[in-house]
Amino acid sequence: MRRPEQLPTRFDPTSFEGRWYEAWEASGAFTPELPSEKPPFVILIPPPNVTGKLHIGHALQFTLQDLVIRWRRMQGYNALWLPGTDHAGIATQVMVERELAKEGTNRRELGREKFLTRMWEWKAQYKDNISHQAKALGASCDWSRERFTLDEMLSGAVKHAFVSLYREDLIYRAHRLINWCPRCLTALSDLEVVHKEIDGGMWDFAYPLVDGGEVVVSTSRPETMLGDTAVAVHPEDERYRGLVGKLIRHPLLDRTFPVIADAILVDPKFGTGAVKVTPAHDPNDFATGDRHGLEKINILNEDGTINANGGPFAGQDRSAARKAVLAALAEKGLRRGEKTHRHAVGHCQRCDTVVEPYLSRQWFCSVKGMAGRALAAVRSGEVRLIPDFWVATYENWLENILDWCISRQLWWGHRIPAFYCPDGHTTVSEENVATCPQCGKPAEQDPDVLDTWFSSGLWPISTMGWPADTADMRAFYPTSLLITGFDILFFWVARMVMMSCHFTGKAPFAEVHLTGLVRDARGQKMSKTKGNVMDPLDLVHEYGADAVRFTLASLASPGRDLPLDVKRMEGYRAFGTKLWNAARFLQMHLTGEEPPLEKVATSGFALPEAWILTELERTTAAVNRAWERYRFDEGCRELYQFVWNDYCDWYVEMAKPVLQEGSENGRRAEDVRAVARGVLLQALKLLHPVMPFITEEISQHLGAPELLITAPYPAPGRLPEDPAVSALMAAFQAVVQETRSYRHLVGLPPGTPLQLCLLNLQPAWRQAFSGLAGELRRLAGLSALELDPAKVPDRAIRDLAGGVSVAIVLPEGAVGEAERARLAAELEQIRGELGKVSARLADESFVARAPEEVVAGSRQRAAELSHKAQLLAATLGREP
RNA sequence: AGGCGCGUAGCUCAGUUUGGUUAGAGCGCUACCUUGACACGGUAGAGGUCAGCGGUUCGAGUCCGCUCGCGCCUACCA
Repeated sequence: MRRPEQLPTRFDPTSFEGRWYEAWEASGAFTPELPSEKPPFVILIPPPNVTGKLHIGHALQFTLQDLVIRWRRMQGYNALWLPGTDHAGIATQVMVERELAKEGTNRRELGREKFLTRMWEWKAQYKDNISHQAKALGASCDWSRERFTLDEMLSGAVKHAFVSLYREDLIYRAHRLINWCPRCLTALSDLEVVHKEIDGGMWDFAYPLVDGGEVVVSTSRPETMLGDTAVAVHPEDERYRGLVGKLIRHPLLDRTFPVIADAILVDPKFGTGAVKVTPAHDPNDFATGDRHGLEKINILNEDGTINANGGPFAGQDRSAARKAVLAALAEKGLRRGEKTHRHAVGHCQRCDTVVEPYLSRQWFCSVKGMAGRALAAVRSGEVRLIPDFWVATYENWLENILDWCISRQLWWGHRIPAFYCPDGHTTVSEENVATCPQCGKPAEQDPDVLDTWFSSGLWPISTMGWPADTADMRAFYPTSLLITGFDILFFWVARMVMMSCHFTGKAPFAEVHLTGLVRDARGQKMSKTKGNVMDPLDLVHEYGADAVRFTLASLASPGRDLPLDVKRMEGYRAFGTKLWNAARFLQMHLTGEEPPLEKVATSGFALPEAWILTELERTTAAVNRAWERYRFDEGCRELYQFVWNDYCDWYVEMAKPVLQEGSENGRRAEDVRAVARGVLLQALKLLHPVMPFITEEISQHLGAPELLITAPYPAPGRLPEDPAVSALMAAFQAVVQETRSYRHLVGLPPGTPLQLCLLNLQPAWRQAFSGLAGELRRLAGLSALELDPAKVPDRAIRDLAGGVSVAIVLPEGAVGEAERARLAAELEQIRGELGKVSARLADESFVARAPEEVVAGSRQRAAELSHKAQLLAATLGREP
């Protein structure tokens, strides 16, 4: 074996991260075999939008996906993590439009073609940013399969899906009330409207009847009265019985409209019991209009200004028109009151403009049937949501789903494959249509594009080459796991299930892990305006990718948001340093001839070796279990504790007498070296999915025979695990800690040698402890270890540590009043506890009903407490 | 208006599914220590009526009911 190079004294992640990423990529480990005998494990990336840089939420998702894919790859799965990006229609278009606005121009001035050129330039820049950031985090994606939603292959899938759904009558075109953004000048789906609670107004005004008299209505949107075509009352409302059928004269416009009776729209107990009806600008009123054959008068232009139907108000912006209408009503003496009213107002998700219900001709997708299949997929367990409390939310949304408006009046996206001729024929086709097949006249393609989520919904299949029967589709579909944010459960996850099931009959993934939101240290949402955003790349530069990853994985408790505190990241960087230094220490003492762990004898070890192997076995099992349950926090905690508390604090300290001083004392130096190295190497393997860079670096420096990225992941059941060893070591640790504790409590200078006596040891332990005398001396700082009870001086402090009776001989006069008081307090506490335990044991129903082992445990506890009380009492010179 | 989640040490969180007697971690805090892996370190320590009330049980942080706070999602109440 070539003796590996020494690790540098200073731990500097930047010195090796880039090098290892290149090595992994060059090794081909990121690309799965095809064909392969191995079982597949596939993760599809939630494609980041090409709107900008990655944020910390992406870093979280990348970390978790990479953790799982590395773990599965090491376990021997044919692992594929398919990367890609999303064109993100409206979101990206808004970004570029902002840029154009700064240049004093806009997309209409530029024209469709030039604008799209700008869009592609933007995309190229941000796509590069995104893959660069992913690589900096260590993401082991298969870049040879990288996809973009507007790629030719994926666009083909989108066209095919659209045409198929159209032929199945699941896509249709209709003139309906949709959500309209007057800033983006496009229709939006219901999901793209963000409802915000706003303190608005509620205004009452009177409509004069043609025959005299009036009816008072309330509204939160006074300007819509310009489009009113009825006032509705409840048919059984006595107050208005005589009014039904009468005509109202519009006070600001030259037209009349009727009072109607409608039991569905009107709640007689609400407000005045009379409702103004604006069929073109309110969904309820729209339905009412249909029921009563009312005229639907659109009063808005696309940009939110009032159109010619608004008479004298035409040309005014809707907010100005609101004030003007109120003023005009006041002038005519028709205002009847005003109050503040808290209600939800819809805003455009991308530009925050108030959205209007707007009458418009759009394409819709009928999703009820697909929703039923998507519900079944989750209910049957074909798709598992993690955490499972999301199931209720998922079901609730799908059960109440309405048809989906899929056309957008944007330019950046998949153009709708529908072609129209002047005679009004519509041809829907995957191929471009130049002449109408029905009348032969020239046909033109629909200028609109599809909702970006339409293509996202196809991501699981379009990335694999569907509708073609491709090798990828056969090998990797359906996929195994999706890790994404809960905020796109409806937008994306549900739609992928619906569309993938519809087209393939199979759900697109077996499991969906929904992550929480990354927040700042105080739990605040990160936002540019608050100035508390953290750039993942900055964090990688400052703390190293491994620390960023370990922090995010540790915080990822299921279903909870992640409060990200840089203090925590500092702590995990320190963990990396600890690992680094432990490895450096080891390197100083290794010969380079150490056999691998599996070659070392597995029995006949002294306590330290037997114990650390037992702990390693326990940790190996726990970590595998944690990853299986996607308990990233638990796995990280296990690893942290094993490395720091078990390996560094205890094992390395106990190895020092052998490694540094050559005092073997029943332990063979070559065993110690092999175990110390082998255990660390296995810990590095276990840790590799979370901290790929440092583990690879150290592992290679310790002469590992292969790259960790493709090394087999340690499985439980291969190392000896001995409960007797654990118990003995626990006792050993307790004795050491008790001794140290006394020295501190009494205020002796550190390192003051003490004499320790161990009394009444069972024979096996007596032998073990005498074998460990050197380790005990060193760790507890003893001048002498005495195992003969007869030689214990009377003045020794007696106590029970981990089940072992100890007597600690402190220097003459060291035990002052303060210490006596502390011991007395402890004695009181023990007596109190003993009282409780005894009472429980005296309770017949407890003894009769509690399981045997619980009762036995209580008995043992009582015995221990009573023994401890005796020892303390003896120390204090009192009766127990 | 419905639905979901949360409330555990100064701070941020595990533990609650499957009840078991002594509730854990990290950070912060206190004291001591620059000892040949590591001060991004070591050793020892302080710190908790598990939001509140009631119930079930031999036994409740854990199960049930109610109350109070906080957060989020869905929704066409004029």
